[in-house]
Amino acid sequence: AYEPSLIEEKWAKFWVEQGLFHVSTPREGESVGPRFVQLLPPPNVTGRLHMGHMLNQTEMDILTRWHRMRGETALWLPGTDHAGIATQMMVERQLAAEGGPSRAEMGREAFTQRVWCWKKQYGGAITEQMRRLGASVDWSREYFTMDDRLSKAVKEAFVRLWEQGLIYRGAYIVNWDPVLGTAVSDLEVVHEERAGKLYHIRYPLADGTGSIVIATTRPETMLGDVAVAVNPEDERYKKFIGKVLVLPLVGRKIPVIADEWANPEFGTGAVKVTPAHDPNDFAIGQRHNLPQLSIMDEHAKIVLPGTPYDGLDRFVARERVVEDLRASEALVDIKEHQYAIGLSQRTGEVIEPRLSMQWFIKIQPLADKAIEAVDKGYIRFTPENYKKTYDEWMRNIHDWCISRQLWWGHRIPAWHCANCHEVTVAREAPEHCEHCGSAEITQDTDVLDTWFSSGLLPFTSLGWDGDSSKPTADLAAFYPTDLLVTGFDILFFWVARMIMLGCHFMLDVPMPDGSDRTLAESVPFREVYIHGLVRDAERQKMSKTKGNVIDPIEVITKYGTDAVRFTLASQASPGTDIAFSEARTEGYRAFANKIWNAARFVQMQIDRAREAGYETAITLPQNFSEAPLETRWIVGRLSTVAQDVAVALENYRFDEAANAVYQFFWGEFCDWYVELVKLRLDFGAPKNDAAQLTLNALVAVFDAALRLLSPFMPFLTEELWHALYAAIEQPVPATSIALTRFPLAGDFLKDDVSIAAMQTLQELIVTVRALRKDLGVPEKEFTSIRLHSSAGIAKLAQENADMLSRLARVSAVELTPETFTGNNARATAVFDVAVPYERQIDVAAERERLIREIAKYDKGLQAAEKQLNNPGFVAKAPPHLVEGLKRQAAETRALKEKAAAALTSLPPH
RNA sequence: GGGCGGAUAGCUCAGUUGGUUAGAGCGCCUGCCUUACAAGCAGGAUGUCGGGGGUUCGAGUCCCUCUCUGCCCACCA
Repeated sequence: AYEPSLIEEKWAKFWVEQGLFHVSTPREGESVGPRFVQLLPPPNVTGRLHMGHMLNQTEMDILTRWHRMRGETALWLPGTDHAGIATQMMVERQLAAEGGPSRAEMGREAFTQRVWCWKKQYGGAITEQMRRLGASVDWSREYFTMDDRLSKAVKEAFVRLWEQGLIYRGAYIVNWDPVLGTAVSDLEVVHEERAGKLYHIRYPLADGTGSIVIATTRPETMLGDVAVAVNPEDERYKKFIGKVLVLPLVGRKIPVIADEWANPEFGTGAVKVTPAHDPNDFAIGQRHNLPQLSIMDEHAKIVLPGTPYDGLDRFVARERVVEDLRASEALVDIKEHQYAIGLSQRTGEVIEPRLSMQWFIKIQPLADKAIEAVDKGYIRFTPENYKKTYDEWMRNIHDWCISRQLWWGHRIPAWHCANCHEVTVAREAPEHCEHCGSAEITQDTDVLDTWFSSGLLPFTSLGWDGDSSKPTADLAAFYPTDLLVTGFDILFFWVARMIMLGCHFMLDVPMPDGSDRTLAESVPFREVYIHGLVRDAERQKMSKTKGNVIDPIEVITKYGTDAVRFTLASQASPGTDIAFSEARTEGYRAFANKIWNAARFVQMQIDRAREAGYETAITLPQNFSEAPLETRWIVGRLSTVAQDVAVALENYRFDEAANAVYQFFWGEFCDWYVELVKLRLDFGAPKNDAAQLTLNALVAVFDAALRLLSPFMPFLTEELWHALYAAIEQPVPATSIALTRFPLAGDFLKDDVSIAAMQTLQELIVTVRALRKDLGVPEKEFTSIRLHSSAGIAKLAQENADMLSRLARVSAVELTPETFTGNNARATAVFDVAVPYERQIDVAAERERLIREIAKYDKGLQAAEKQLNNPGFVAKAPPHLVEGLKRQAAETRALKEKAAAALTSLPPH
């Protein structure tokens, strides 16, 4: 049996060592011709390969190999992402596990050194895993997002945006992760429905004439309240506007203000205003010029020296505040309240809206172009509905907070002046403040959001250097890339950002001929294919907590890469998730085994031929016009399948493509062609021309089949292809099957007459087999058949008696002019076939079978007649349909009558 | 609160712009070691296409509605 582990490693290594998938940079003026360029969604350098990667890379690889085999310049750019937060967390955990110094104790310099060490030592793990998948990427172009070259490009991009006024720095409310101690973007916050409480708290008027009750979900933030807002239209509160309240527990005097934001329907209609701890309150504060009072530090501990709350964690403080409010009778009520809470995607910690100094990208100008690019069809989404999702998001976009209070990442190229407190943004570390000339400047300590650098990849990976006078050679040749294949989970994180940044930066880079670049030519990719999620066999999302995660490397080890790739491909169609079950993979391992054994069969025939003195130095391609029927048939099928696969792949129907080659190879090549070929391969003396011709054809068809399969199963086909050429003692036409031509429909003779003839023979054979099975006749007692049919079919059957003999196991065909029925006969639309056989059969079973058959015909007949009796159908339906239905109804009627006759001829039970 | 998707055989899924009697793989049943392959060969069974209504000569496919079920987005205290 086939043992994938024995060959896969060998070829994976071979492909990399030979640099087989390397695409060189064209010289100036040199055309690359048709090209297919893809950027690999870079896995995190800390990552381990998961099923999502494998699906993504399998799809990309199938397409890349296919395009390459069509003679296109197929460039697939690999790389890894430095993944700021994830990597920093991982190394911190490692330090903790070792009992070493903490990050803070080490200091920035030593810590980042440590991360680099980690990266050098382990960072290649995921790309090593990729090699096992057979991903035909250009390894010579592998990048890491913190490489010097890319870091320089990131800096360049930042400085430009700054110069263009598209980056600003300011104190705003951001999503703060108190565990990591950094800001995160809106996208990095996940919302979760929680059962919480709505606290009603009474704030008395300073003049003692009354009070207002406010409602809040976060009572601890009252410590930072600076006002209470009511809706100006709210009759209940009109009289309070402008008055002063005394903040309970704190005693601070705060005004009652009127603001539209206060919703009379919600809570009590009065809302406390805490500008430093809530985005809405922040906005209110801006409108009313209120002070911003921060009451928490970067770990969400209360900072209010001299109060009992100082130093308390926010949740502890909440309880304490509620307790104290209750004691002072300010607490009016606590209501159950369902609300959505923001959690940090990374740590799961409750996000604290926090006022802090951050860097932002003014996103609207970028979004406008990104919207236009998709609107005008410069970028197309598959499935199409993602266009709408994209559009919705893009049209409701907020400025992007790009600064992170981390150490691992691209440090922001900005320097702060201790003297004038102005900022100097520069490509190279400046000596002096550009505003006051002071030398007392220090670099900003923040790093950039990881997605900022990955958003630049479509052009930075191709060597973009910010030069606005001409593109680099790679950019000129390979930008825009053709396709991006990715999961929907990073549609906004990554895809949308690439579109915005690509359209923005590349618009400034002229075309290779010096002309201005249009928006259509600035897009980072022309198409986006978004695939589904790989789920477990029960359709559950894979997750560590559920413990249902399938490790691709494990299943690869068990079943072989080709089988796993095929499993994924066979289920991959736009808009559908994949339920990954090992049972299915077992099936495709069997398929690989089938291919392996078919190759053994071919090999054996070549060996036999050689021993018998036949020609085995077979040259390819072969001409099939003189070949026997079955060869002309299989070659015609090859043509059709080649076409079907091409159409399927054009439309990202990996499932259809995979199923087409599977069905062809197993259901037609193995089940029929190989069996029929056995009839011809008689290498006796004197020399048998048919045998020679068939051997040549067998080799040629098998060669084509391997090429057809190779994008899906690169390892196995590579092995067998080399072995095939060795067997026929021919030099391989290329270093690898991956560099040969993919079969095209036009490569093969498509002889419709032979195809139809084969179909009839197949039908006859299947009918005879079923008849024998139904009758329960042992093979040796069933050696001849009677056939009633048209002269053409009769002739076909006689001419191909050897096929019938071999595949239907009957040696004699007796032709009869009469139609017949009976329990030893079967009827199809074009022939009746019977076996002269008198032994007692299972009458009851036969009766049941006939009744079922008649019922089936009846159902069909009724449906057909209903339509034919409908004047509307006859009048309005296309004539060919009406004719077809009439013909079919007649056939069905005839078949039904025969079955009915057979039923009455059954002996009574 | 907004938006998107799914419901077809026991399971996982296909089913083009509506068009003849709805398919595949796995599983299931039966018989076979037929010298490439038992990870195999041959044969077989299996569906009120989620419910209801509508458009049409014709609906799994288009429209409405209901039920169930995923997912994404969201600054209402």
